[in-house]
Amino acid sequence: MLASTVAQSPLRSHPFTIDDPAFPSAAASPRPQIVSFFQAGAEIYAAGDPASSLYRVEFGAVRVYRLLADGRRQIIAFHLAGETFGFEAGVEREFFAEAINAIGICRRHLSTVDDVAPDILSLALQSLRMTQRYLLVLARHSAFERVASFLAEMAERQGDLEHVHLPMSRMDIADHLGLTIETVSRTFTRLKEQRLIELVDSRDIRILRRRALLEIGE
Amino acid sequence: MLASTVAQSPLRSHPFTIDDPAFPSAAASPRPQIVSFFQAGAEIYAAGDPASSLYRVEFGAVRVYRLLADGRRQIIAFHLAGETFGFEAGVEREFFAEAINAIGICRRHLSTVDDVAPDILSLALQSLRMTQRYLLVLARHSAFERVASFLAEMAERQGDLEHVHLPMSRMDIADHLGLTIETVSRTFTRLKEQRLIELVDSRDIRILRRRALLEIGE
DNA sequence: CGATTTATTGAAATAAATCAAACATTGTGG
DNA sequence: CCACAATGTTTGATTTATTTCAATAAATCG
Repeated sequence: MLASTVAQSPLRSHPFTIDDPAFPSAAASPRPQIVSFFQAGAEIYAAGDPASSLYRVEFGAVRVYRLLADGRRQIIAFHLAGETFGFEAGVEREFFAEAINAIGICRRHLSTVDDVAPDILSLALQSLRMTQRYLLVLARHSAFERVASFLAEMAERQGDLEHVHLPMSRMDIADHLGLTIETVSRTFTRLKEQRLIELVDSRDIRILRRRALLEIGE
Repeated sequence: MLASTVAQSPLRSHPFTIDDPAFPSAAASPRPQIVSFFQAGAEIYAAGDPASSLYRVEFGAVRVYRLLADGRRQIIAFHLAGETFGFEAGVEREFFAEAINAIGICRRHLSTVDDVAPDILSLALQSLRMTQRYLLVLARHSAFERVASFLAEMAERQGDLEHVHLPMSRMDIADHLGLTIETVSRTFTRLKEQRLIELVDSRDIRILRRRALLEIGE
């Protein structure tokens, strides 16, 4: 029941920002949007920070996690381009957020409660639902089922149902699914042997039988 | 990785209600409160029902669960006297709620959004936090740790740190902690052997070393 | 009281973790 | 460009925790 200890501490980097109306998301918005860039491994926020902003991923991928007393790490969620993250239950952050690869994100300050209240509620509901869905996977599924549903979901979120690129390492996946890296790796191999997927390389996966994958993951 | 199938279908009972100002919770409230009574096993709401009310438990205990495609059951939460439940992400219920024993509950209608909005948000946040806490237990804890933290939490919620009464069966506990009834039972025995708890009877537990119990449950 | 459900215990099977090593990929400095 | 470290991934052998199957014991109910 032990898991990975976190190897490298996140870099405290100084992201640079742009305010470019030609940038798609900036142009689409009524107000100008500031995009911040972070390099792989950079910390976006840490547990204990005030939870005063939300973030939208413009490109790249983010992991949100918590550290346990014994050094184990639980990755609560991965966030891909187009997704908003940073919503938390309290005024202080309980989780850490890090760039998995080079990313660009838009910050949105939660200044006035009145201004954003309906928005916040809908985000809270969305977070709740995502968490409940994730709960189901962890509570009741085998390693095989967890990995299958993870891949199916990643494909869905990336918009390409046949090919998935995994920006995160096996260790990240393991810490998300409550497994070890060895089990994750063996499960990929099993999925490959059963002709459900193909490994282009370790991070690029071709989904051969999506239907079957979905059914395995419940 | 299989679990209990649900044996008995819940009773569709016809609860009777009172509106008694002498009833503690009714007296404390500015508006008169209606208390509904349900017998053990009675269904309070079902998946698919409109999620238009919240409930406060006056006495007794409630289980909230979902059923999986293969008949497995996941109990998301138990609710004891004084606690409010019934908050859901969507307009339709995803979960079932049942009386574990004889209960009394107060329903509160979520009629006008404006009226209760700040309230709803705080409940959403509370639900989110509870779910995240529960997530941690399921994702990263052994059977021993799960049962230990479950008992410690139940004691805390009942307000008596030395003695816990468990209104729910071993199967309920198993379906909540993602274990089998046999493992739950064996874990109680192990906790007893290690002099952390004592079994007055199978549903009444004396906590001998609370501190240790909490530390095991992280 | 007998009958049925609920809880405990035991033995065997299994899934996943752990320990250990090989293999692949990437980047670095010579 | 190669040798080589460093990192990430896969595979193998063994151990361990938990489930499954099976039986007994205890509690509850009519």
